[in-house]
Amino acid sequence: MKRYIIKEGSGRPAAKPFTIPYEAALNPAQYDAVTTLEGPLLVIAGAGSGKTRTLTYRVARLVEEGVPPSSILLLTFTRKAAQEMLRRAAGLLDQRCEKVAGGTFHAFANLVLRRYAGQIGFESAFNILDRTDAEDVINLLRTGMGLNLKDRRFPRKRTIATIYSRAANKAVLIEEVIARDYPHFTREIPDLYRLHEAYQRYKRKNLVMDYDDLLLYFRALLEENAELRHQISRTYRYVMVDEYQDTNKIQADIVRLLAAAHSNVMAVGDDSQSIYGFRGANFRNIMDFPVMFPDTKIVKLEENYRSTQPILTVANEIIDRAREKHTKVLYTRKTSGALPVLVAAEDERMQSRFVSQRIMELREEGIPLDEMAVLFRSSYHAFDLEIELNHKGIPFVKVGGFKFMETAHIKDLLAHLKILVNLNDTVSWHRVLCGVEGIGPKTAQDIISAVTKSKAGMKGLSAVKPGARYAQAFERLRSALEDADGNGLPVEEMGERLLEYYMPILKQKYDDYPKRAKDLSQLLTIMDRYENLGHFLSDMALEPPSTSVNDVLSTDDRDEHVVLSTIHSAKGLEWHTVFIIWALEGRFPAMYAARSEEEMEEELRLMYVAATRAKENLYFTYPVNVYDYGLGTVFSRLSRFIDGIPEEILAPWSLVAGED
DNA sequence: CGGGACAACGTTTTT
DNA sequence: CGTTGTCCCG
Repeated sequence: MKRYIIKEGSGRPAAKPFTIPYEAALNPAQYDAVTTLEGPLLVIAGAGSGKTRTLTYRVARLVEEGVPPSSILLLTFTRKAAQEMLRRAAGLLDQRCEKVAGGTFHAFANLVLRRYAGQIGFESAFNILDRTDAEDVINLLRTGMGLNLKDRRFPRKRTIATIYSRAANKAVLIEEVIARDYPHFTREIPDLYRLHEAYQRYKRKNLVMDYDDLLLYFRALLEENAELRHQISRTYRYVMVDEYQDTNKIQADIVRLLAAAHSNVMAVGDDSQSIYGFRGANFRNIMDFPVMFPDTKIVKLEENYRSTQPILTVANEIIDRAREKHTKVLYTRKTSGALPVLVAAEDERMQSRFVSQRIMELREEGIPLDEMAVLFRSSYHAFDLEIELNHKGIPFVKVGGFKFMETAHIKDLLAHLKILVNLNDTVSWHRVLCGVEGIGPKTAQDIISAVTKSKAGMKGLSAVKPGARYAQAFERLRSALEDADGNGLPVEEMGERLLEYYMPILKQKYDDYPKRAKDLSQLLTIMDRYENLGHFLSDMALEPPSTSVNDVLSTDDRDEHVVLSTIHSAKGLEWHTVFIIWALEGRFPAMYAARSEEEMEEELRLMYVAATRAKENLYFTYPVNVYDYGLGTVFSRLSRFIDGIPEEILAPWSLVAGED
């Protein structure tokens, strides 16, 4: 096999002039990473150390060296991150950079699997089960197996899905997950295994994959088919992986296999910022990278360009408390700046008021709203603040937590579309049929069997003899589906037909249907951008619109707004001013984290990630009095991650009551 | 068998 | 607080 080795004097035109001034634009470590193009490379990139910049320049460099963009693969945590980097690279160099293949592991796996599904006994028209779909399947199967009889305390569908997914992502046995995290379900292990087998069978038979399957099948494809592995590996001769600390075992395997033909892999990550352990991510992947690729060159980026020294000092103080020692020390040249502040508010209302007032004051001082963010551990922590911001008329977007795509009405409409792509998608059928007045689980099951048996595709619906109670409604469904299914309508039009059908159901089901109807027409606008229904559906599963319903409605991206975000969704981002709310025991760290030391360590890293998002101003706030369901109002305790930080580096503020 | 009404539960982060 | 499970009536 032909090998490409690009070295000084290897036949390439030497001393090629570059249009981009790499050396001037980058610090020595960054420059080193950007110009090391061949062989395994591990970049340990501290928070704010110009990781994105480095990746961006490296893409540009590769392209400028003459590497075809289509042979570069950039794996990132979100598609947005990849697009942003490629857009910037294109800005540095030219449009060619936009042609680089980029996206998430899941999206890339999806892409490859669509093409080679046949190799693993699948068809390429598989549908993707999102988390709730997967739970629905499990629920259906569980009921079918009689595992929900009431004398048992069998885990809920959500728990079951979590157990299966954790086992897959951590590459351990189901019984190990149960022993570790759910010992009280030990006696259900045999049934959980039986159910798991049924679940696997179901997915295969009905041509659906859940998120984990995408990775597992992709890995299997690469592992078992040497020829294909080399073909793919040769196609993507330069692989870059961002956020490597948040990859799991399966993803690490995939990286190894993708690099089989060339070992040109660059992994970028920061062990202090590993926050996806619950998803099977293991920051030790970073340490293992040099083991996986023995000739790995390691570059550390330790100069922070984002934050002032006072902010960095507090951040370092936080991460210093980690049990696991980390690989680098950050420093900055921005030596001056305001001290981070710790604000004790009387209660949640006061906390919200403080944040919103401070936002308005800073706005007065000329800080744009989009340079401010409020971060929190869990989505619901922001509810009260959302009310307050609405009240004061401060525009905001909320990122993370509640999913637009997971609202019932969106899922309903998508289910109708999914069966157009994959008739075997029983859960979607189930959802669609149960929406028909007069059809319940039992009748739905009968109809699905009849359609499947007829083997006539959508026409099989005509073979069903509906009961009198629901005949009329059923006929409406039948004609809508056949209409939408019929000869090559544009994607958006299929949606329109089905929405027309669904609208009366929506009105009947929900009192707030006007709002939901707006969501659905919003969805149609998104559909309009697609030529292929399957693409639309997999995108909705893999890269759904990330913001909440309210925001999807206001499409003015240019409007200035404060960002409210979970810390997980704030990864990689930065703002002039950052508020971290609910910095108290039980919330942050979350109560559940007390279960194990690893989880507590991850909470600590989460706090570190939050703090290092700030460029100039950093506020920690917490309410002193907290309302607890059972106990009424109780005193809170400051988060252990913040408690004990000296006043010289974290200024305590007390709030003075004033008029609102 | 479908569907509505009510009780109970547990409550994170995301592809 | 909203979802999930259960019960009972039509």
